[in-house]
Amino acid sequence: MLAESSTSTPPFFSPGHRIAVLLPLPLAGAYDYLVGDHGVVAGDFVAVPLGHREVVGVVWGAGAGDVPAAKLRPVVRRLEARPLSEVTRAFVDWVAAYTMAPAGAVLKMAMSVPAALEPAPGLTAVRRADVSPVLKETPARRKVLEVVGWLPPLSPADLAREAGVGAAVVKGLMEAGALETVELPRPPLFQPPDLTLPAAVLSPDQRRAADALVAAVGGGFSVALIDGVTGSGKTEVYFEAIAATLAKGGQVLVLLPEIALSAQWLERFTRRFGVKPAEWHSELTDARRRDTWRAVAHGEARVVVGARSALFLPYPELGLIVVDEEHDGAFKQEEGVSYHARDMAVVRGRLGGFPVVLASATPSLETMANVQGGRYGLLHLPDRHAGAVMPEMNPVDLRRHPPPRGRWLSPVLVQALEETFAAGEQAMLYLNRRGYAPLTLCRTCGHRLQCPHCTAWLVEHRSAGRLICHHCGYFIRLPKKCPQCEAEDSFAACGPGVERVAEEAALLFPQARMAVMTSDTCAGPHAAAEFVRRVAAHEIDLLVGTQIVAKGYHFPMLTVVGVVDADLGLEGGDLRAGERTHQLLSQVSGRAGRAERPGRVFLQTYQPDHPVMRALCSGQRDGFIAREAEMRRDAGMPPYGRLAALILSAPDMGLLDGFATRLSRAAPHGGGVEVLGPAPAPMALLRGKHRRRFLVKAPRGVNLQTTLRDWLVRVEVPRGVRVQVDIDPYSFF
DNA sequence: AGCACGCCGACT
DNA sequence: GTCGGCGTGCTC
Repeated sequence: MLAESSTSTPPFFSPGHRIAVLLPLPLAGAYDYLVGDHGVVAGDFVAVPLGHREVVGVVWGAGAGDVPAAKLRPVVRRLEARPLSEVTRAFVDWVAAYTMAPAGAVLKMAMSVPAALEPAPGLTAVRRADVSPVLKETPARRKVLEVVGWLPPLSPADLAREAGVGAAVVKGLMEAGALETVELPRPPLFQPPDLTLPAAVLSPDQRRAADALVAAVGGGFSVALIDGVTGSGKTEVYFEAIAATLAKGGQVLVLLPEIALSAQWLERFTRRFGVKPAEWHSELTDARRRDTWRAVAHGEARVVVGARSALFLPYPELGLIVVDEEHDGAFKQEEGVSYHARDMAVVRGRLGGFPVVLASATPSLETMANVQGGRYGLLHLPDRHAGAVMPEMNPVDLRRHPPPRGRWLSPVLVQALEETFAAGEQAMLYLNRRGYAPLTLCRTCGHRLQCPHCTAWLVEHRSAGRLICHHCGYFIRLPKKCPQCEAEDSFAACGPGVERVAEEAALLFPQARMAVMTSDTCAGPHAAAEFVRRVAAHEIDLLVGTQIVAKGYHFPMLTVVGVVDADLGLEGGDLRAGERTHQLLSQVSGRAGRAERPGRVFLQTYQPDHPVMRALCSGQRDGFIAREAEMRRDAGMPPYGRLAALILSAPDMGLLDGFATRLSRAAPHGGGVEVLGPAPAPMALLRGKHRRRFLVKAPRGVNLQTTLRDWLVRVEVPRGVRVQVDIDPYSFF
């Protein structure tokens, strides 16, 4: 029924045969081994000897045979874990080929919890022993033995609680042999979603979109974009596709850009399906991670909501992937294996033969190009649901309405905030800059405090009493004397961060209850959930925050959003600067006035005529996207051309530049391929390593991977230099 | 990724 | 004379 629940039996390899085993290590390929005494199938997890240690890998297929037979060593054992499905294996191979990462490095992401491969130990419970030994009777012991007679086997702790005695009594009885232990199967961690609960009442537009998605479920691979403004009810629409997939026996994966901030999403899911989904993100404890991995592998977890790494869980029956906020840059992994989770979700859907749903209020140009090319379907949700109106957008020209010296809030915005608080409503100030001030310099000599390991200023975090490098985490206390001219107390903080904006707001509105929400003050889902609760309960009047506050929260009493620096992020000539700023600012604007109360948004800018500001203030999103798309097309840039970055890094700058020059001489040309560089990479010095970057631009028809591989084999990489390939790079800083 | 093997400084 | 620093190279 669902394509990924493949019924074909995987290839079997009998004892003595040569097989390829892929190890979760960055080796060039799979290694050959001999099957041991018991035979294995493709996908089996096996422990194999590697040098002096033992490593668990996955049977990838028949051995390649290019290694002398004398070198082959036998598989040590086959693990009990569910074999990795053929689709998952094909996915690992595909991602490796596309990202140019070793397949083992990709497999490692799919084997992120080694402990999950061992069978889950049962629960230890106790019951009355068949033969009761002679033992000293005490009232507590009598009580336990009485209770244990009419209860099912319980854990020792539960039995002690039921009997109202201490744990030592039960322990004593176990040692005396009056109680015996039994292994009970572990109760399931996740309950099946309740499909009998009523769906939300949908508007005609939502109904049409939901019907289209439901019709696609079970019908093989397809991709659909739900394009709808904040509050148009995208979630309710894809919930119906989830329900339909679950009804057909498929598992569902929902990817969110920031799972740590998903408290409200989880609440909505639980209301619709009666149970919590399995969560997958970096905050999970080891035990939770292990149990969740097993539950996914056994098909017990029917719905997983997670960050991009959830894409590599071992689903046996995946039947739908939803990528919410598909435009979000957080889906792009830049470290290690660099991949875009949205694009790889589409690949997994194609390999598994099931639908993929993308959702956004500000779709990426990539996705729009796919819609226009007819590759992705489009489901448009034009209106804010339940009659709420779009917020009123006000550009605030900082040249005409500047804040007082040393302040950052324009009188126009201050007045709006005053009105908001007077009306008993809530406001939000958005500035995508953590800390107090992004730059600290000496007033006497002009020296700027910089990170010794990175090309970056140290950012003052006044609340923490530190200057911190946002790239490597290096920090110092604010020095008394300037390290260059030794002048005392001569430092000046330049520019605002959220802490400084909060300080100004506290001065202007001493009566307002305020909270600062950034990744510093809000680490993990619990802290985020607590912020959300306090704002929703109106314990907060003014929320000051970074990008973190832009995500899909819904606060009915929040009616004013002030963007402190709308121009931030437009500088620097980044390919996606305009697109990204437009997405972020429209997302943060969507926080204003979602219930019956109309919202107002104030964009403080020095460039009110910039296309991004015009698009935001006039609501002409599609015109803006079309214009950006045209510029990209003219420049041969993604999504109309292909782009890859080659990052070279080394502690030794001379060695690095020598290698970069040699690479440059061997650079490919012709066929429309263009190589730019080498240039100092956006972070020319990062964590003590110098970095250089090449950009490779090619027309869509060119195989970038082949081009890059042919180039790289022509130049020997010196020891100590690292070469990283980033296909479809995102961040240029 | 680990882990051993290698070849040069401060200890019993 | 040895213990041990981490550079470099291999693992089917």
